[in-house]
Amino acid sequence: MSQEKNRGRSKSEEKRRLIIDAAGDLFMEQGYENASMDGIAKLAGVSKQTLYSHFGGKEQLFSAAIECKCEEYQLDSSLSNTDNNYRDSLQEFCEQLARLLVSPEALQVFRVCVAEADRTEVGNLFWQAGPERIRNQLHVFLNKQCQLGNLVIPNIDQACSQLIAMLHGE
Amino acid sequence: MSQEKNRGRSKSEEKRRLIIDAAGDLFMEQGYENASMDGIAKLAGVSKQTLYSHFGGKEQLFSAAIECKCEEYQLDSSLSNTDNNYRDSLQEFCEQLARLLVSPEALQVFRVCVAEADRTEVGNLFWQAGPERIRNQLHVFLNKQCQLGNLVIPNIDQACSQLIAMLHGE
DNA sequence: ATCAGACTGGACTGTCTAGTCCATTTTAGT
DNA sequence: ACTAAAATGGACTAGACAGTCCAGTCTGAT
Repeated sequence: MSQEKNRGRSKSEEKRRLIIDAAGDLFMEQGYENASMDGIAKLAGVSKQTLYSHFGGKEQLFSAAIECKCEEYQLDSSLSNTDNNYRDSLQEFCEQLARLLVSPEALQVFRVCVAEADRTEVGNLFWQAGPERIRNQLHVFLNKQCQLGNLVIPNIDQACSQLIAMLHGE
Repeated sequence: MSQEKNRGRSKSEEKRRLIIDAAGDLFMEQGYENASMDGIAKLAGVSKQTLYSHFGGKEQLFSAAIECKCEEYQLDSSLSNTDNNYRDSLQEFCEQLARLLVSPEALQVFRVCVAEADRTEVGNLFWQAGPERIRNQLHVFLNKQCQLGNLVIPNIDQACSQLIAMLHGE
């Protein structure tokens, strides 16, 4: 049937991007229910058929769009940078995260995901691709600093929670 | 036409409650879009007509249901109690709020409201009837304690934010 | 030139739902 | 008992939307 995903620069890859982008925009703007497949197809400048042949249906398209958004908003990991002073790394991490947490776009992704959280698997998908991954970065970093003797933290999990909560609050 | 809203204990009042309760349950369980007026009418044990004569339409019913939920979850204000030691009052407030913040029902209200936040006025409605009111209680309390000399807080707004953020985090 | 797979566009089906209409029944105040 | 408001229930309209189907076009590889 379908060969293993078009070699190099086939037409498909182009359309796929167009569709995901359009879907991302519309889903974020109108939510899952209110965004129609016709609307997405139109915005992407693509026929409805193409939508359905690239992604199987609305839910799958939605998942793909969310996954993509989460990657977009990933922090470039200042925490894995070992050159800097650990304080600098940590501060940069905090600043990046704080910026992310108040950015209207990221907030919108959050909203839409929360809305669909218990009707589909999107809740888990989003959580793992987004917040969970960031929290892990922080956890690994703090752990390393403790082993290096730079920090003394009795309960690292708790420390992660507290730091992130503080950034939320601000 | 309609006299000024049934005096005392008319049938209407009963139905109104049935409807609001059913609407609350269904909206919270399925979200705004997925809950149908037919479904609500059925669950309330009431005809669809009655729905439409009590509330004008779906949006208005939704607003009414949200407002009602917010009242349900209001903290009984331990902060206005001046008998206790202020530390006790504050601690009780924190415990109540922490309990509220992790209760599945309240979380559900939050979800559904966030989902609809920028399609309707429900966002504001919820915010004012819920989080904003609680925050105000805290603000007033801290202010009073400062004037009494029990506490010294340079920036009360910030203190409110931090305390609430901490409770969220936990 | 031929052929296959990607794409198009538009028609079509089936389903769901908000909201309306209306004839009939129930309820409550006088 | 009489009356008017409140409620019922079921049929109906009108629009939206997911998903399918299909006839035909475009494009690139052989």
